[in-house]
Amino acid sequence: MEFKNEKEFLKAYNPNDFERLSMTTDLLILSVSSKDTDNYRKTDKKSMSILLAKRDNYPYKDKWSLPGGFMNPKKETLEDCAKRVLRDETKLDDIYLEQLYTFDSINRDPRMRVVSTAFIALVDKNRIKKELEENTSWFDIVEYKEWNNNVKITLNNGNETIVLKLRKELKDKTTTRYNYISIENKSLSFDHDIVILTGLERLRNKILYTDIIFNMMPKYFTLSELQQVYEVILNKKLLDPAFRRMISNKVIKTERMKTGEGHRPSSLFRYNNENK
Amino acid sequence: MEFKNEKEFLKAYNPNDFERLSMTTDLLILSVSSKDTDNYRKTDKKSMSILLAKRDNYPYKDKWSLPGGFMNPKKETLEDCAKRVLRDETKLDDIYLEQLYTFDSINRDPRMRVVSTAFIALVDKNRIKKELEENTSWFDIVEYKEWNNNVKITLNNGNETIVLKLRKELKDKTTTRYNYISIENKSLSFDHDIVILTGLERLRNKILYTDIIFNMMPKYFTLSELQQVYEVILNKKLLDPAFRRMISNKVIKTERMKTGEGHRPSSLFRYNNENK
DNA sequence: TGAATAGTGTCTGTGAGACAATATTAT
DNA sequence: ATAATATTGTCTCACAGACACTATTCA
Repeated sequence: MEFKNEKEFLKAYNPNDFERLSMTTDLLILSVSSKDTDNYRKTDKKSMSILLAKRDNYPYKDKWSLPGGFMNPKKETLEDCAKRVLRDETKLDDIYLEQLYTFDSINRDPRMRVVSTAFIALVDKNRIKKELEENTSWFDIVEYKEWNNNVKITLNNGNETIVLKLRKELKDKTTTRYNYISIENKSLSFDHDIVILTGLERLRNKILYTDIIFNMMPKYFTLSELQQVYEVILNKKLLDPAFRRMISNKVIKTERMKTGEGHRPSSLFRYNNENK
Repeated sequence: MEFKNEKEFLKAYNPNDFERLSMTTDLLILSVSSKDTDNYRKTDKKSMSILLAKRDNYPYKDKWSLPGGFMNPKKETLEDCAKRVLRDETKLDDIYLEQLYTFDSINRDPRMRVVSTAFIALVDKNRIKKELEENTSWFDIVEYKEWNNNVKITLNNGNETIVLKLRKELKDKTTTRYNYISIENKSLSFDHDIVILTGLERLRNKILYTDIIFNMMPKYFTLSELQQVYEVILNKKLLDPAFRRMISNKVIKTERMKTGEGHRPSSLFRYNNENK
């Protein structure tokens, strides 16, 4: 069939002639939490935390999952959709959001073909004043172990423990891209274990060459606090002087001090967003 | 409505209850081309090239576009679909392929809502023996200029010239992520100017910390050739000694020489894929 | 022989890793 | 006074930028 022009073509065009599908977004909402230590002098122990929601519907009813939802193709972009989910979960609007990856293995959803674009959101947990939604909970990464190309991630929300085991397979010799294979995952829905690992690795890379970390920090923070967040993300200790040199251009010292910690007080800093 | 278990739920589930859409993949197929100089002694001038296809259907009939196609939701993943397109275009199967980004602004396709996941493919052009498909052509990047946050890209295939102008708007202060806004684009379909810019910037970043560039090289190459490819991607000159130090672990010297160039011959090298 | 590229030597400054020393608070 | 963290000083080594020099081919 031939058409005279684009207008004619579009008039005759019927979208339902083609096979179609649904899209969702999944949100990896990351923050950092502190756990008090018994010794009043010791600093709190920090860990990464992930916001999970318990599914109240099939499929995967009563399992934990990343917050997410179907995109409305008429009205929403994927990012709009992600923002909507984020607003529902956190009541906040100005949260760092980044497209992570589009996951689309054919049977990832038992209902039908669903392609999901995952987003990373970084929050300062303390900004979330109100109670979380029902069936929603922060899980701390209490263990993150990597050996050869195996990864074990243990999550805990105070009540429940979720253990994820994955294997990384190098995709090609010229980069460090991996296929992630789920080895053990009893508690998380869909392919969300893979989304989590993909996101954590992205974050770990990005804090080395961006200021992305400040999206997870409060306005005022001590350098030790900042260093701890770096350490928790990178999953390794950093040397103090090297760390301070590294961030010296990214932060501005303020007059404020943090006192009452049982040891020498520290200056409070804030992000210098005019750096480079 | 309540269900006893997941099996019951799935039985009653009708995918058509929800709004659905179509997905496509677009391929940014990149390679490097050489243009002879008049002086037999001078080395060839290299430039990046992009494979474009002239659309023979509405919408955007007779305009150039990135090769791409609709994904079959029943049978294909997005990557399968991209591989299929790539095979159609190049007759090759073992080509570097990487998911770039998912583009989904609501009106990017005049027919209906179409979400497209773009892929980057890197090829050594010389491997493509046969003639290209009809209406398909390599366009060289004959000009790439960036000032403030404006970018001008000029493409040429020997016959036609395509000029793209875009503006970059910083998305947030903590990273260097941009929104790309199309300023001038008379010849390319859809949002493909934005896909191209996104891909070129990704490539430029990635050659700094991966070996991805060797996907565009033939098996044997001289260091000058390799350096020229780096320079063309980075869009700047590199110093010889620094360059040679930088790649010294990535390549292995062979016995072969490249002679007959009107000047001192050079050793041929190959990629060392066991490096790190 | 000369034009052109191939390839190496080396100086210098910057910056990361490592370790040590000093400073200051709350109990 | 002491335990704990805060903060700074400094040595060393590796390495990137810069420039200059030598080597080798072929029309």
